[in-house]
Amino acid sequence: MDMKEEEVKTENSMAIFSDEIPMNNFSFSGIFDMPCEAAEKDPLGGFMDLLGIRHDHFPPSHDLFDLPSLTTTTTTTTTSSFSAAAPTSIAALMSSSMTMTMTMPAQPLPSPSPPSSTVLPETSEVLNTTPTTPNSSSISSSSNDDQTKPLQEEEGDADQQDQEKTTHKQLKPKKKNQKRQREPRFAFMTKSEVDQLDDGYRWRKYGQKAVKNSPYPRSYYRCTSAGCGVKKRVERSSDDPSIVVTTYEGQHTHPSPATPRGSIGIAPMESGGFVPPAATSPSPFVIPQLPNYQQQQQHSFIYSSPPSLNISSSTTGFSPSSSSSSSFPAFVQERHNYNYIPSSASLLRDYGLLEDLVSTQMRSTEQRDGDMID
DNA sequence: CGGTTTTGACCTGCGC
DNA sequence: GCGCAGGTCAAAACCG
Repeated sequence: MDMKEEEVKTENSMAIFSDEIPMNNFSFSGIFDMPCEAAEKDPLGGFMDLLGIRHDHFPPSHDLFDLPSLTTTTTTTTTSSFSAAAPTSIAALMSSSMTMTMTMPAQPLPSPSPPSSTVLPETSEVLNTTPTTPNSSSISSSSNDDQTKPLQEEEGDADQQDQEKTTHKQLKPKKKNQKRQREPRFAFMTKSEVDQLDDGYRWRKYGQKAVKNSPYPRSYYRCTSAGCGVKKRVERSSDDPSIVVTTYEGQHTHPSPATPRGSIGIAPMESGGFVPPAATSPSPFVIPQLPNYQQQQQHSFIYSSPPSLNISSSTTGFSPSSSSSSSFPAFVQERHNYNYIPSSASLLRDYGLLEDLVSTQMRSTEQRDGDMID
């Protein structure tokens, strides 16, 4: 269906910012992949969706930066290089979610990334090259997967041949020209002894692959909840085996089955977001599926976001023991020691997926903005 | 027995 | 076109 393809072309874009915020012993940066539409119309909105922040929990993005009621436990000096409102909003969001005061430069610093307004179309094309979602129709169908379903149904003939080629396996019909719409992504690094972090959701492992240039395999998980197509990938850093890189993709269409105290509850959002499972949550800020850590885990986060957004931050005196006004700090503070990762860039060399997602921004000079998500 | 993990095969995209 | 690497499928094995 051509229409579908066009939808993919026009509706997708990625917004990425790379942000490393060293905070005493806490490093945080990551990657987000967000729908173009959301990014353009309401960058923060999309971003918030991604983060699982409900719009109705928060003022419009352009107002965010002026949020006066943020609980400030730390003073953060932020040097930001970005353009347009989106980064600003995101920066505000970040500072807000981390309950830090962010000082923004009056003049945006020269950004290695083009302004978001010009980047978005590019990234949109790039994303358009992503493969078709290979979700099996036999399994759950997320909202995004629905997009590909009709296509799969229509291509019976051609795919029958493919299926016949396979022996007993019922391989899923796929349309060659159909580009897969990639779900919003959220990647972060954790310093942990265990690969599987408890983030409140239930995951089923559906695959494991060896990663090039890494002795550690990458595991693929899918949310076990029916109708939820959220996936996550977990791999261990080859450079530092103690670091686990977790990448979430998609949005939950359900509340967290288990929202233990301190864990992050995530619920579906329309554009790649995760929201608190219960409306009773007083806090609008929820970092998507950040794990409910277990003992002996030490974490550092690579926290990313939209491509056109490039924010570098430095923080002093950050104390993870912040207030309940922010889920993220709450999450951060949860009975864990966070090791500062001296240089995220140095850690981003051979992380396979992580490298795809993060390193380009971290390296900042390369112009693989579009590639990094793909 | 139902759910999860393992694992080899298969598919797809991309670079050469 | 080919090979590689990433991603997914699904049967079998495993586990509580």
